[in-house]
Amino acid sequence: MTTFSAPKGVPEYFPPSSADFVAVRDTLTEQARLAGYGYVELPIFEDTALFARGVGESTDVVRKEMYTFADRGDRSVTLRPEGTAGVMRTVIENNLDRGQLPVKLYYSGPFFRYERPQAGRYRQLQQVGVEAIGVDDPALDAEVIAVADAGYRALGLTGYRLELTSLGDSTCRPDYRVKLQEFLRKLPLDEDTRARVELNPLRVLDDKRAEVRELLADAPLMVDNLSEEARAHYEQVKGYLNDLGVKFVENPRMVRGLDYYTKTTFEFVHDGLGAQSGIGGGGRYDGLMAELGGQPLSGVGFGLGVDRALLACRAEGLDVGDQARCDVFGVPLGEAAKARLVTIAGDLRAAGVRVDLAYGGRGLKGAMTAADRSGARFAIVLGERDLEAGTVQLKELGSREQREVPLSDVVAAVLESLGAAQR
RNA sequence: GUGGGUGUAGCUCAGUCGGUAGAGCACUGGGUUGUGAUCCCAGGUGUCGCGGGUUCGAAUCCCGUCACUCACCCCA
Repeated sequence: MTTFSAPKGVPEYFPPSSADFVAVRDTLTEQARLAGYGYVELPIFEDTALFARGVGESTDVVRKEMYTFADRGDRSVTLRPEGTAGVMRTVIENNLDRGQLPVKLYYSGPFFRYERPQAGRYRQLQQVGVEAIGVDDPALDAEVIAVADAGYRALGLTGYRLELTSLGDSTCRPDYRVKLQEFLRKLPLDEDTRARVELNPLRVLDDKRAEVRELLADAPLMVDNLSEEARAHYEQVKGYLNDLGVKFVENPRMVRGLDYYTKTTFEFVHDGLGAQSGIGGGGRYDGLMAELGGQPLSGVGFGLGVDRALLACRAEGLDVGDQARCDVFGVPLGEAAKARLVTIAGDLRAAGVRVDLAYGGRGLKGAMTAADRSGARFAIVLGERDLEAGTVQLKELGSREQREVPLSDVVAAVLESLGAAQR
Protein backbone atom coordinates (compact mmCIF):
# COMPACT_ATOMS: atom_id res chain seq x y z
CA MET A 1 0.00 0.00 0.00
CA THR A 2 1.50 3.33 -0.98
CA THR A 3 1.18 6.07 1.53
CA PHE A 4 0.87 9.78 1.00
CA SER A 5 2.54 12.79 2.48
CA ALA A 6 1.56 16.44 2.52
CA PRO A 7 2.87 18.61 -0.30
CA LYS A 8 6.34 19.98 0.29
CA GLY A 9 6.56 23.08 2.41
CA VAL A 10 3.00 23.03 3.68
CA PRO A 11 2.59 23.34 7.43
CA GLU A 12 -0.22 21.41 9.05
CA TYR A 13 -1.77 22.12 12.42
CA PHE A 14 -3.60 19.52 14.46
CA PRO A 15 -4.28 19.17 18.17
CA PRO A 16 -2.78 20.31 20.34
CA SER A 17 -0.87 22.90 18.28
CA SER A 18 -3.90 23.82 16.17
CA ALA A 19 -5.41 25.52 19.23
CA ASP A 20 -2.48 27.93 19.19
CA PHE A 21 -2.84 28.53 15.48
CA VAL A 22 -6.53 29.35 15.80
CA ALA A 23 -5.85 31.62 18.77
CA VAL A 24 -3.21 33.58 16.85
CA ARG A 25 -5.38 33.98 13.78
CA ASP A 26 -8.44 34.99 15.76
CA THR A 27 -6.50 37.44 17.91
CA LEU A 28 -5.17 39.19 14.83
CA THR A 29 -8.52 39.34 13.02
CA GLU A 30 -10.23 40.56 16.18
CA GLN A 31 -8.10 43.70 16.09
CA ALA A 32 -9.27 44.40 12.54
CA ARG A 33 -12.90 44.06 13.60
CA LEU A 34 -12.28 46.39 16.53
CA ALA A 35 -11.15 49.04 14.06
CA GLY A 36 -14.20 48.74 11.82
CA TYR A 37 -12.89 46.51 9.07
CA GLY A 38 -15.40 44.18 7.38
CA TYR A 39 -14.61 40.65 6.30
CA VAL A 40 -13.99 39.86 2.66
CA GLU A 41 -13.85 36.26 1.42
CA LEU A 42 -11.88 36.02 -1.78
CA PRO A 43 -10.89 33.38 -4.33
CA ILE A 44 -7.79 31.34 -3.59
CA PHE A 45 -6.90 31.54 -7.28
CA GLU A 46 -7.19 34.39 -9.76
CA ASP A 47 -6.31 35.28 -13.32
CA THR A 48 -2.54 35.14 -13.54
CA ALA A 49 -2.42 38.56 -15.16
CA LEU A 50 -3.97 40.14 -12.05
CA PHE A 51 -0.93 39.24 -9.97
CA ALA A 52 1.55 39.92 -12.76
CA ARG A 53 0.23 43.46 -13.08
CA GLY A 54 -0.75 44.05 -9.47
CA VAL A 55 2.30 42.69 -7.68
CA GLY A 56 4.73 43.81 -10.39
CA GLU A 57 6.58 42.05 -13.19
CA SER A 58 9.95 42.87 -11.68
CA THR A 59 9.30 41.16 -8.35
CA ASP A 60 10.67 37.77 -7.42
CA VAL A 61 7.18 36.76 -6.41
CA VAL A 62 5.93 37.11 -9.98
CA ARG A 63 9.10 36.07 -11.74
CA LYS A 64 9.74 32.78 -10.01
CA GLU A 65 7.49 32.09 -7.06
CA MET A 66 3.96 31.78 -8.39
CA TYR A 67 1.91 28.60 -8.49
CA THR A 68 0.58 29.03 -12.00
CA PHE A 69 -1.31 26.47 -14.06
CA ALA A 70 -3.78 26.20 -16.92
CA ASP A 71 -7.30 25.14 -15.98
CA ARG A 72 -9.45 22.91 -18.17
CA GLY A 73 -10.62 25.89 -20.13
CA ASP A 74 -6.99 26.71 -20.88
CA ARG A 75 -7.07 29.89 -18.78
CA SER A 76 -3.91 30.71 -16.90
CA VAL A 77 -4.71 30.90 -13.22
CA THR A 78 -2.48 31.39 -10.19
CA LEU A 79 -2.84 30.47 -6.53
CA ARG A 80 -2.76 33.84 -4.81
CA PRO A 81 0.72 34.81 -3.61
CA GLU A 82 -0.59 37.82 -1.63
CA GLY A 83 -3.89 39.45 -0.78
CA THR A 84 -3.94 43.04 -1.90
CA ALA A 85 -4.36 42.51 -5.65
CA GLY A 86 -7.40 40.31 -5.12
CA VAL A 87 -8.97 42.82 -2.76
CA MET A 88 -8.48 45.60 -5.30
CA ARG A 89 -10.00 43.42 -7.99
CA THR A 90 -13.15 42.74 -5.99
CA VAL A 91 -13.45 46.39 -4.95
CA ILE A 92 -13.32 47.46 -8.59
CA GLU A 93 -15.48 44.62 -9.90
CA ASN A 94 -18.20 45.16 -7.31
CA ASN A 95 -18.00 48.95 -7.21
CA LEU A 96 -17.29 48.94 -3.50
CA ASP A 97 -15.47 52.24 -3.96
CA ARG A 98 -18.63 54.02 -5.18
CA GLY A 99 -19.95 54.41 -1.65
CA GLN A 100 -18.43 55.99 1.41
CA LEU A 101 -14.69 56.05 1.64
CA PRO A 102 -12.51 54.58 2.92
CA VAL A 103 -13.50 51.02 2.14
CA LYS A 104 -12.09 48.99 5.04
CA LEU A 105 -11.75 45.25 4.55
CA TYR A 106 -9.94 42.39 6.23
CA TYR A 107 -9.22 38.85 5.14
CA SER A 108 -7.69 35.67 6.44
CA GLY A 109 -6.56 32.55 4.69
CA PRO A 110 -3.88 30.70 2.75
CA PHE A 111 -1.42 32.13 0.25
CA PHE A 112 1.04 30.30 -1.96
CA ARG A 113 4.59 30.89 -3.05
CA TYR A 114 6.78 28.36 -4.77
CA GLU A 115 10.03 28.72 -2.81
CA ARG A 116 12.46 26.41 -1.09
CA PRO A 117 10.97 25.87 2.34
CA GLN A 118 12.92 26.67 5.48
CA ALA A 119 12.22 27.74 9.03
CA GLY A 120 9.28 30.12 8.90
CA ARG A 121 9.03 30.03 5.12
CA TYR A 122 6.33 27.88 3.63
CA ARG A 123 4.83 27.26 0.23
CA GLN A 124 1.40 27.57 1.75
CA LEU A 125 1.31 30.34 4.28
CA GLN A 126 -1.49 31.80 6.34
CA GLN A 127 -2.00 35.51 6.45
CA VAL A 128 -4.35 37.99 8.05
CA GLY A 129 -4.59 41.23 6.14
CA VAL A 130 -6.43 44.55 6.06
CA GLU A 131 -6.86 47.16 3.34
CA ALA A 132 -8.22 50.68 3.73
CA ILE A 133 -8.97 52.16 0.33
CA GLY A 134 -9.83 55.59 -0.96
CA VAL A 135 -8.52 58.05 1.61
CA ASP A 136 -5.00 59.39 1.58
CA ASP A 137 -4.93 60.34 5.24
CA PRO A 138 -1.78 59.77 7.30
CA ALA A 139 -4.02 58.96 10.26
CA LEU A 140 -5.23 55.95 8.32
CA ASP A 141 -1.67 54.73 7.75
CA ALA A 142 -1.14 55.02 11.47
CA GLU A 143 -4.38 53.15 12.19
CA VAL A 144 -3.38 50.23 9.99
CA ILE A 145 -0.02 49.99 11.72
CA ALA A 146 -1.64 50.32 15.13
CA VAL A 147 -4.07 47.50 14.36
CA ALA A 148 -1.18 45.16 13.59
CA ASP A 149 0.73 46.30 16.64
CA ALA A 150 -2.32 45.78 18.84
CA GLY A 151 -2.64 42.26 17.47
CA TYR A 152 0.89 41.36 18.42
CA ARG A 153 0.50 42.92 21.83
CA ALA A 154 -2.76 41.07 22.38
CA LEU A 155 -0.85 37.86 21.78
CA GLY A 156 1.58 38.92 24.46
CA LEU A 157 4.53 39.38 22.13
CA THR A 158 7.22 41.77 23.30
CA GLY A 159 10.30 40.77 21.32
CA TYR A 160 9.40 42.40 18.03
CA ARG A 161 10.08 45.80 16.55
CA LEU A 162 8.33 47.94 13.98
CA GLU A 163 10.50 49.31 11.19
CA LEU A 164 9.20 52.26 9.24
CA THR A 165 10.14 54.32 6.24
CA SER A 166 8.71 56.18 3.27
CA LEU A 167 9.25 55.10 -0.32
CA GLY A 168 8.11 58.43 -1.73
CA ASP A 169 5.43 59.09 -4.32
CA SER A 170 5.09 59.34 -8.09
CA THR A 171 6.69 62.79 -8.16
CA CYS A 172 9.86 62.04 -6.20
CA ARG A 173 10.49 58.30 -6.52
CA PRO A 174 11.37 58.29 -10.25
CA ASP A 175 13.93 61.06 -9.74
CA TYR A 176 15.37 59.28 -6.75
CA ARG A 177 15.52 56.01 -8.62
CA VAL A 178 17.65 57.58 -11.33
CA LYS A 179 19.86 59.22 -8.73
CA LEU A 180 20.34 55.91 -6.93
CA GLN A 181 21.08 54.05 -10.14
CA GLU A 182 23.75 56.57 -11.07
CA PHE A 183 25.36 55.99 -7.70
CA LEU A 184 25.11 52.20 -7.87
CA ARG A 185 26.47 51.86 -11.39
CA LYS A 186 29.79 53.27 -10.19
CA LEU A 187 30.20 50.51 -7.61
CA PRO A 188 32.14 47.25 -8.13
CA LEU A 189 29.16 44.93 -7.77
CA ASP A 190 28.68 41.33 -8.85
CA GLU A 191 26.66 40.45 -11.91
CA ASP A 192 23.40 39.59 -10.15
CA THR A 193 23.47 42.78 -8.18
CA ARG A 194 24.21 44.84 -11.31
CA ALA A 195 21.14 43.35 -12.93
CA ARG A 196 19.16 44.32 -9.86
CA VAL A 197 20.44 47.88 -10.14
CA GLU A 198 18.65 48.15 -13.47
CA LEU A 199 15.56 46.19 -12.48
CA ASN A 200 14.88 47.27 -8.92
CA PRO A 201 17.64 49.49 -7.54
CA LEU A 202 15.96 50.05 -4.17
CA ARG A 203 16.31 46.37 -3.44
CA VAL A 204 20.09 46.68 -3.61
CA LEU A 205 20.01 48.86 -0.53
CA ASP A 206 19.08 46.08 1.90
CA ASP A 207 21.77 43.66 0.76
CA LYS A 208 22.82 41.58 3.77
CA ARG A 209 26.46 41.21 2.82
CA ALA A 210 28.78 43.32 4.95
CA GLU A 211 31.14 44.17 2.07
CA VAL A 212 28.23 45.39 -0.03
CA ARG A 213 26.80 47.35 2.89
CA GLU A 214 30.10 49.11 3.20
CA LEU A 215 29.95 50.20 -0.44
CA LEU A 216 26.44 51.50 0.17
CA ALA A 217 27.30 53.61 3.18
CA ASP A 218 27.08 56.84 1.20
CA ALA A 219 24.20 55.84 -1.05
CA PRO A 220 21.45 58.41 -1.43
CA LEU A 221 18.36 57.53 0.59
CA MET A 222 14.72 57.97 -0.36
CA VAL A 223 13.89 59.66 2.91
CA ASP A 224 16.36 62.44 2.06
CA ASN A 225 14.79 62.94 -1.35
CA LEU A 226 11.08 63.02 -0.58
CA SER A 227 8.75 65.48 -2.25
CA GLU A 228 7.24 68.06 0.02
CA GLU A 229 3.93 66.22 0.11
CA ALA A 230 5.48 62.82 0.75
CA ARG A 231 7.64 64.27 3.50
CA ALA A 232 4.68 65.93 5.17
CA HIS A 233 2.72 62.69 4.95
CA TYR A 234 5.55 60.71 6.52
CA GLU A 235 6.02 63.20 9.35
CA GLN A 236 2.32 63.07 10.14
CA VAL A 237 2.28 59.27 10.18
CA LYS A 238 5.11 59.31 12.70
CA GLY A 239 3.26 61.91 14.73
CA TYR A 240 0.12 59.82 14.88
CA LEU A 241 2.10 56.72 15.83
CA ASN A 242 3.64 58.63 18.69
CA ASP A 243 0.19 59.79 19.76
CA LEU A 244 -0.99 56.18 19.66
CA GLY A 245 1.98 55.04 21.68
CA VAL A 246 3.18 52.73 18.91
CA LYS A 247 6.95 52.43 19.08
CA PHE A 248 8.90 52.25 15.84
CA VAL A 249 12.39 52.60 14.46
CA GLU A 250 13.11 54.23 11.15
CA ASN A 251 14.88 52.05 8.63
CA PRO A 252 15.54 54.10 5.50
CA ARG A 253 16.97 51.05 3.73
CA MET A 254 13.94 48.86 4.22
CA VAL A 255 12.58 47.44 1.01
CA ARG A 256 9.38 45.60 0.40
CA GLY A 257 9.14 42.82 -2.09
CA LEU A 258 6.07 44.06 -3.88
CA ASP A 259 6.22 46.85 -6.43
CA TYR A 260 3.06 48.72 -5.55
CA TYR A 261 4.15 50.34 -2.31
CA THR A 262 4.49 54.10 -2.07
CA LYS A 263 4.98 56.52 0.80
CA THR A 264 4.57 54.72 4.12
CA THR A 265 5.97 51.22 4.33
CA PHE A 266 6.56 49.16 7.43
CA GLU A 267 7.62 45.79 8.61
CA PHE A 268 7.29 43.99 11.93
CA VAL A 269 10.44 42.04 12.71
CA HIS A 270 11.03 39.34 15.30
CA ASP A 271 14.43 37.85 16.02
CA GLY A 272 13.29 34.53 17.38
CA LEU A 273 12.30 32.80 14.16
CA GLY A 274 15.55 32.08 12.38
CA ALA A 275 16.48 33.69 9.10
CA GLN A 276 12.93 34.66 8.20
CA SER A 277 12.44 37.47 10.65
CA GLY A 278 9.52 39.38 9.15
CA ILE A 279 6.27 38.56 10.90
CA GLY A 280 4.18 41.17 9.14
CA GLY A 281 4.44 44.10 6.81
CA GLY A 282 2.61 46.51 4.59
CA GLY A 283 2.28 50.04 3.48
CA ARG A 284 0.54 52.52 1.25
CA TYR A 285 -0.08 51.97 -2.43
CA ASP A 286 -1.10 54.99 -4.44
CA GLY A 287 -1.16 53.65 -7.97
CA LEU A 288 -2.48 50.13 -7.60
CA MET A 289 -6.20 50.75 -8.06
CA ALA A 290 -5.64 52.67 -11.28
CA GLU A 291 -3.12 50.10 -12.46
CA LEU A 292 -5.82 47.44 -12.15
CA GLY A 293 -8.38 49.48 -14.04
CA GLY A 294 -10.17 51.21 -11.19
CA GLN A 295 -10.49 54.77 -10.01
CA PRO A 296 -7.22 56.43 -9.06
CA LEU A 297 -7.68 55.81 -5.37
CA SER A 298 -4.90 55.18 -2.92
CA GLY A 299 -4.92 52.54 -0.24
CA VAL A 300 -3.00 51.30 2.74
CA GLY A 301 -2.86 47.85 4.27
CA PHE A 302 -0.87 45.05 5.81
CA GLY A 303 -0.33 41.32 5.65
CA LEU A 304 0.54 39.49 8.83
CA GLY A 305 1.95 35.99 8.74
CA VAL A 306 -0.04 33.77 11.06
CA ASP A 307 2.47 30.91 10.90
CA ARG A 308 5.29 33.29 11.77
CA ALA A 309 3.37 35.02 14.53
CA LEU A 310 2.83 31.58 16.00
CA LEU A 311 6.56 30.85 15.77
CA ALA A 312 7.22 34.17 17.48
CA CYS A 313 4.86 33.22 20.31
CA ARG A 314 6.65 29.89 20.69
CA ALA A 315 10.01 31.66 20.71
CA GLU A 316 8.79 33.80 23.58
CA GLY A 317 7.29 30.83 25.39
CA LEU A 318 3.76 32.20 25.23
CA ASP A 319 0.76 29.93 25.75
CA VAL A 320 -1.73 31.47 23.39
CA GLY A 321 -4.22 28.69 22.77
CA ASP A 322 -6.63 26.99 25.12
CA GLN A 323 -5.24 23.47 25.37
CA ALA A 324 -8.29 22.09 27.17
CA ARG A 325 -10.46 20.12 24.77
CA CYS A 326 -13.46 20.40 27.01
CA ASP A 327 -14.75 21.81 30.29
CA VAL A 328 -16.43 18.68 31.60
CA PHE A 329 -15.65 15.02 31.06
CA GLY A 330 -18.24 12.31 31.63
CA VAL A 331 -17.16 9.06 33.25
CA PRO A 332 -19.88 6.40 33.02
CA LEU A 333 -19.84 3.06 34.83
CA GLY A 334 -22.00 0.63 32.95
CA GLU A 335 -24.40 0.85 30.06
CA ALA A 336 -27.31 2.43 31.88
CA ALA A 337 -25.07 5.17 33.26
CA LYS A 338 -23.58 5.78 29.85
CA ALA A 339 -27.01 6.22 28.30
CA ARG A 340 -27.87 8.77 30.98
CA LEU A 341 -24.56 10.59 30.59
CA VAL A 342 -25.04 10.86 26.85
CA THR A 343 -28.20 12.88 27.39
CA ILE A 344 -26.58 14.93 30.16
CA ALA A 345 -23.75 15.75 27.76
CA GLY A 346 -26.31 16.90 25.21
CA ASP A 347 -27.98 19.15 27.76
CA LEU A 348 -24.68 20.64 28.87
CA ARG A 349 -23.56 21.30 25.30
CA ALA A 350 -26.86 23.04 24.63
CA ALA A 351 -26.00 25.27 27.59
CA GLY A 352 -22.67 26.12 25.99
CA VAL A 353 -20.45 23.81 28.02
CA ARG A 354 -17.81 21.81 26.19
CA VAL A 355 -18.33 18.17 27.09
CA ASP A 356 -16.65 14.93 26.17
CA LEU A 357 -17.26 11.39 27.42
CA ALA A 358 -15.29 8.23 27.95
CA TYR A 359 -16.45 6.03 25.11
CA GLY A 360 -15.69 2.44 24.40
CA GLY A 361 -16.46 0.98 27.79
CA ARG A 362 -13.04 1.44 29.28
CA GLY A 363 -12.56 0.91 32.98
CA LEU A 364 -12.99 3.57 35.59
CA LYS A 365 -9.28 4.14 35.89
CA GLY A 366 -8.86 4.52 32.17
CA ALA A 367 -11.83 6.83 31.98
CA MET A 368 -10.44 9.01 34.76
CA THR A 369 -7.10 9.15 32.96
CA ALA A 370 -8.92 10.26 29.84
CA ALA A 371 -10.70 12.91 31.89
CA ASP A 372 -7.39 14.15 33.18
CA ARG A 373 -5.79 14.29 29.75
CA SER A 374 -8.76 16.08 28.22
CA GLY A 375 -7.95 19.21 30.17
CA ALA A 376 -11.47 19.33 31.60
CA ARG A 377 -11.95 21.12 34.89
CA PHE A 378 -14.65 18.76 36.07
CA ALA A 379 -15.50 15.11 35.74
CA ILE A 380 -18.99 13.76 36.13
CA VAL A 381 -18.83 10.23 37.48
CA LEU A 382 -22.03 8.27 37.13
CA GLY A 383 -22.43 4.64 38.18
CA GLU A 384 -25.17 2.20 39.09
CA ARG A 385 -25.25 3.30 42.71
CA ASP A 386 -25.65 6.93 41.69
CA LEU A 387 -28.40 6.07 39.26
CA GLU A 388 -30.32 4.31 42.01
CA ALA A 389 -29.77 7.22 44.36
CA GLY A 390 -30.62 9.76 41.63
CA THR A 391 -27.28 11.53 41.98
CA VAL A 392 -24.01 12.11 40.17
CA GLN A 393 -20.52 12.70 41.48
CA LEU A 394 -19.17 16.05 40.34
CA LYS A 395 -15.42 16.08 40.76
CA GLU A 396 -13.10 19.02 40.34
CA LEU A 397 -10.03 17.46 38.79
CA GLY A 398 -7.57 20.08 39.93
CA SER A 399 -8.39 19.98 43.62
CA ARG A 400 -9.66 16.36 43.57
CA GLU A 401 -12.66 17.55 45.54
CA GLN A 402 -15.86 15.68 44.82
CA ARG A 403 -19.43 16.42 45.72
CA GLU A 404 -22.72 14.67 45.14
CA VAL A 405 -25.30 16.48 43.02
CA PRO A 406 -28.89 15.44 42.29
CA LEU A 407 -29.23 14.11 38.76
CA SER A 408 -31.95 16.63 38.02
CA ASP A 409 -29.69 19.55 38.92
CA VAL A 410 -26.58 18.51 36.99
CA VAL A 411 -26.66 21.24 34.38
CA ALA A 412 -27.22 24.03 36.89
CA ALA A 413 -24.58 22.64 39.22
CA VAL A 414 -22.00 22.39 36.46
CA LEU A 415 -22.70 25.90 35.24
CA GLU A 416 -22.38 27.22 38.78
CA SER A 417 -19.13 25.33 39.37
CA LEU A 418 -17.64 26.46 36.09
CA GLY A 419 -18.57 30.02 36.90
CA ALA A 420 -16.83 29.73 40.26
CA ALA A 421 -13.81 28.13 38.63
CA GLN A 422 -13.54 31.00 36.17
CA ARG A 423 -12.65 33.28 39.05
C1' G B 1 17.94 27.57 -8.43
C1' U B 2 22.82 26.95 -5.01
C1' G B 3 25.08 25.04 -0.53
C1' G B 4 25.30 22.44 4.52
C1' G B 5 23.05 18.95 8.04
C1' U B 6 19.93 14.77 9.28
C1' G B 7 17.23 10.02 8.13
C1' U B 8 16.86 3.95 13.76
C1' A B 9 9.79 2.21 17.58
C1' G B 10 3.81 6.54 17.34
C1' C B 11 7.32 10.94 19.35
C1' U B 12 12.48 12.58 21.04
C1' C B 13 16.86 10.10 20.44
C1' A B 14 21.25 6.53 21.90
C1' G B 15 23.73 2.67 19.34
C1' U B 16 31.59 2.30 20.92
C1' C B 17 36.26 -0.95 16.91
C1' G B 18 31.52 -3.74 11.46
C1' G B 19 29.17 -9.06 14.95
C1' U B 20 21.25 -9.33 13.08
C1' A B 21 18.88 -2.89 17.99
C1' G B 22 18.06 0.03 22.91
C1' A B 23 16.29 4.11 26.33
C1' G B 24 12.89 7.86 27.72
C1' C B 25 8.12 9.63 26.62
C1' A B 26 3.43 8.08 24.84
C1' C B 27 -0.13 4.01 24.65
C1' U B 28 -2.70 -0.56 26.97
C1' G B 29 -3.50 -3.73 31.20
C1' G B 30 -2.59 -4.76 36.30
C1' G B 31 -1.13 -3.38 41.60
C1' U B 32 -6.55 -0.70 43.62
C1' U B 33 -13.72 -4.89 40.38
C1' G B 34 -16.39 3.22 42.16
C1' U B 35 -11.89 7.56 41.06
C1' G B 36 -7.16 10.57 37.19
C1' A B 37 -1.19 13.69 38.08
C1' U B 38 3.24 10.35 41.61
C1' C B 39 4.90 5.18 42.45
C1' C B 40 5.50 -0.25 41.23
C1' C B 41 4.80 -4.47 37.67
C1' A B 42 3.75 -6.25 32.80
C1' G B 43 2.92 -5.69 27.54
C1' G B 44 5.99 -4.26 21.27
C1' U B 45 5.84 -3.16 16.72
C1' G B 46 11.19 -1.63 13.62
C1' U B 47 11.87 -3.08 5.58
C1' C B 48 17.62 0.87 10.89
C1' G B 49 14.58 6.12 4.30
C1' C B 50 15.37 3.34 -0.47
C1' G B 51 18.79 0.84 -4.07
C1' G B 52 23.48 -1.04 -5.03
C1' G B 53 28.68 -2.16 -3.47
C1' U B 54 32.72 -3.99 0.04
C1' U B 55 32.69 -8.03 3.77
C1' C B 56 32.15 -14.50 6.51
C1' G B 57 28.96 -10.62 8.55
C1' A B 58 26.57 -3.65 7.48
C1' A B 59 22.17 0.58 11.41
C1' U B 60 27.70 1.20 11.29
C1' C B 61 32.21 1.65 5.65
C1' C B 62 31.64 3.29 0.10
C1' C B 63 28.48 4.99 -4.15
C1' G B 64 23.83 6.49 -5.84
C1' U B 65 18.95 8.08 -4.82
C1' C B 66 14.75 10.02 -2.21
C1' A B 67 12.81 12.61 1.85
C1' C B 68 13.18 16.01 5.68
C1' U B 69 15.74 20.17 7.55
C1' C B 70 18.75 24.74 7.97
C1' A B 71 20.91 28.64 5.24
C1' C B 72 21.73 31.67 0.59
C1' C B 73 18.13 34.14 -2.35
C1' C B 74 13.47 36.16 -1.21
C1' C B 75 9.55 37.21 1.98
C1' A B 76 4.60 36.56 5.78
